[in-house]
Amino acid sequence: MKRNTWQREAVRTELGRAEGFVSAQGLHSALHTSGSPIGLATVYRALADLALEGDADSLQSPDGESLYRACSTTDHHHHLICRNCGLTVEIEVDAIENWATEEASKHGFTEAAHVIDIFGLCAACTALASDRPTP
Amino acid sequence: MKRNTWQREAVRTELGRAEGFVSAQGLHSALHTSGSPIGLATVYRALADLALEGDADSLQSPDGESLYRACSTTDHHHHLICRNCGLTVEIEVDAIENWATEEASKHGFTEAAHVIDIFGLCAACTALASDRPTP
DNA sequence: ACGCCTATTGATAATGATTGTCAAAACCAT
DNA sequence: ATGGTTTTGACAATCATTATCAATAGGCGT
Repeated sequence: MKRNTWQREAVRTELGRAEGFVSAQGLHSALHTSGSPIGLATVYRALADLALEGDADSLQSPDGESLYRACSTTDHHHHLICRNCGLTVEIEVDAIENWATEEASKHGFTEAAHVIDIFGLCAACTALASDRPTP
Repeated sequence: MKRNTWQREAVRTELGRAEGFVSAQGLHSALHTSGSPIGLATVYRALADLALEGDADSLQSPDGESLYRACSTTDHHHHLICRNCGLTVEIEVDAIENWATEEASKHGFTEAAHVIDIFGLCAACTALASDRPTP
């Protein structure tokens, strides 16, 4: 049976408060900063559960970190993520969904799960980046 | 200056011999099995270099492992990967490329790097999977 | 409200992939 | 062959994540 604990709620709340995607570690330290003495392992478990239940999105950053984000809808969608500040824009394009499924079945594949995410620099971070000297 | 060593060649060769994507660790043990006393760190370095030069593709499995594959062309393309046997089909669709770039710039993003890969079960593995009892 | 049973927590150890370190070895131009 | 520098490789270090397991706390039946 699934029990209701304040830890689970804390993770859910903090995830909702976050702007974009957060790592488990990041969320844990954010909670600690807020005064929660929640354990790291618990954060990992809570996030895994949320992702399982469809209450959270999860994806992998190019560095191999797992990132999570509160998910309002169970709908399938993808993301445009700023690799500098973490700003996230949800994008939802049926054409792409269909393309992925078709491409898979065209080759006899089933249970296709596509990984479609775009990492980049958002407008603000692009402006900042142009300040750095060209090496 | 970049030097030519038999280790570098061994990695390149073994990568070409592999059917689909391989992990650095897997490639290392494959080489060891073949009698090569190559070091693990060297394999990582060689793979990173190959990916840098465009001679190898790299992507992340859903488990967070980095996978590599020999890449014949420098062209940008994506993959359809069987999550069971590792069979890989290269797919190349300009429409998707454009979509990704447009979607990014539409939101003011620059330096967009998209991650578009489809994991699934190939025809053969789908057949095998249907043998398992329905839980 | 109380107590019991069990799911959950959390500190820590374990894991597993990847990267850093640095002396020794190998490469290449001379 | 020699010198100078790159590359190697054994091992330690790191980092995120998972497993362990005793202690805790949730919630159902009473």
